Amino acid sequence: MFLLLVEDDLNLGNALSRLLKQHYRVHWVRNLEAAKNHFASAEYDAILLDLGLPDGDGVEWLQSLRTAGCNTPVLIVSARDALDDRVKGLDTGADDYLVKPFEPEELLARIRVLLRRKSGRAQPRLSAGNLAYEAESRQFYLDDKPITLPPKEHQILAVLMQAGEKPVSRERLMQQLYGLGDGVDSNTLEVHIYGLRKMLGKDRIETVRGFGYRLSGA
Amino acid sequence: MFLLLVEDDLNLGNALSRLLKQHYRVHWVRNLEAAKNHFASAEYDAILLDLGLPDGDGVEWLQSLRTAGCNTPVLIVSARDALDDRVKGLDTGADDYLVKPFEPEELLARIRVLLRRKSGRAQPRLSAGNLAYEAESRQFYLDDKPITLPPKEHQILAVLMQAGEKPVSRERLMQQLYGLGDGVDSNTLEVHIYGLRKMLGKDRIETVRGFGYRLSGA
DNA sequence: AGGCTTGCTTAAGGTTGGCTTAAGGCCGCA
DNA sequence: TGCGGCCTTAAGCCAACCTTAAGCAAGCCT
Repeated sequence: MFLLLVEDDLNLGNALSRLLKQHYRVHWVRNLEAAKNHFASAEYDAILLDLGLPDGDGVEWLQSLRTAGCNTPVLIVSARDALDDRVKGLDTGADDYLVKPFEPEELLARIRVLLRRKSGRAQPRLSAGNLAYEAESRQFYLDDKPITLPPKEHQILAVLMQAGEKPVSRERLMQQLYGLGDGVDSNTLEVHIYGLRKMLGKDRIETVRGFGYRLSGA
Repeated sequence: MFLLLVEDDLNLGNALSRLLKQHYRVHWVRNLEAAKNHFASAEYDAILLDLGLPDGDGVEWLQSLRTAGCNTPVLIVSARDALDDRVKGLDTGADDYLVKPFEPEELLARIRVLLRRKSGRAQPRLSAGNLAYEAESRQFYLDDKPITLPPKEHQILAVLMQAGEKPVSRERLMQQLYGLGDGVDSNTLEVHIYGLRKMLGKDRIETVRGFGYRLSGA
């Protein structure tokens, strides 16, 4: 984890820098100019931004970052405690706003919140060979191209992908399609599987005779 | 946007509820029990959580939510101002911690931060192709020309834009329009969609059969 | 091998989800 | 009180989707 600390006050900067270094890698800069340079040349996981800087306003920089599409988490740390300042800072794109003086522990906790988001946000994306599934967006990809499937086939494939390489029983699949309601006595499942195979390629779904089906990774 | 407000104090709850309703759809509940029920039956975009509740501790509920893998943004709003409480709240999984009493404007700003992040860093201005939406002014633009939509269509389109390219389920949309009230058995949604398409162009809203709708970027 | 079972492949209805209209009711506003 | 938006209901229609059914291929037994 790598933080950029932008703080012009020598004492506070020193203290913060030392505090943060117990937990993260930190670059400390004392003006906007330096902040911009550092930011351009490294990838930070979060930025701690003071507002009253010698060579410009931190909020304006933040503004430009956001406009440029950068969404690195930013925590504003400022002595400006007016409501207006806080609201403006947050609305400009800051993720948090901490008013000086603050307790070190709280700063650390709030940094943890920002970093947690960043890492925990990874979209759960299942994949098997040239196939992938993004649960969040309900989207399948085949060779990285999004594909759409009819509802039933969609359900079936989702279950299979969830199971990874493990075989899934017919019952399980039927249940997925029709709920617990007594088993429909028909070959629908097979027909859907056929449809899937036609879409994905013949060998992506193996049949496990007498049991069910499984996805083959290769 | 849909918020769950968990606050047992009658006066404060009322005031907050009114405040928030100027900007979002809000459910206000007064204890954990009700919170759990509501949470199970609806999809909220964020939760405002008081800690001192009559039937248990809000932090514990938060804990269990996070353990269960839910990552709905949570803003703790509490009278407990001890450092320990704040750190514990944040470390348990809260995204922000606001100490009572607070300024309404700040609460709103912090809520905006949470919601902004949720939608993959939705700027104040969302856009998709020739379509744009300015959340602040509740204004849509088509080819950069401001357009006005009837209330229901406005809501639908707003939800779709928040979701970006992801499909949104019918249920989610119906909920947006009518709240939890048991499913209205009708085709209103489809009629509204039809209206939208007539306004925006036929292909801007794709239907995901058996599921819902999604905005198409191109 | 021969018979038996399980699963594959097709094409033809049947069903349903969603689209499109038009008409009626509600509400706010002049 | 009438007018104009807007929302809902209802009905007909189309296409996508699901199921059925029947014949065929491939495993699996004795």
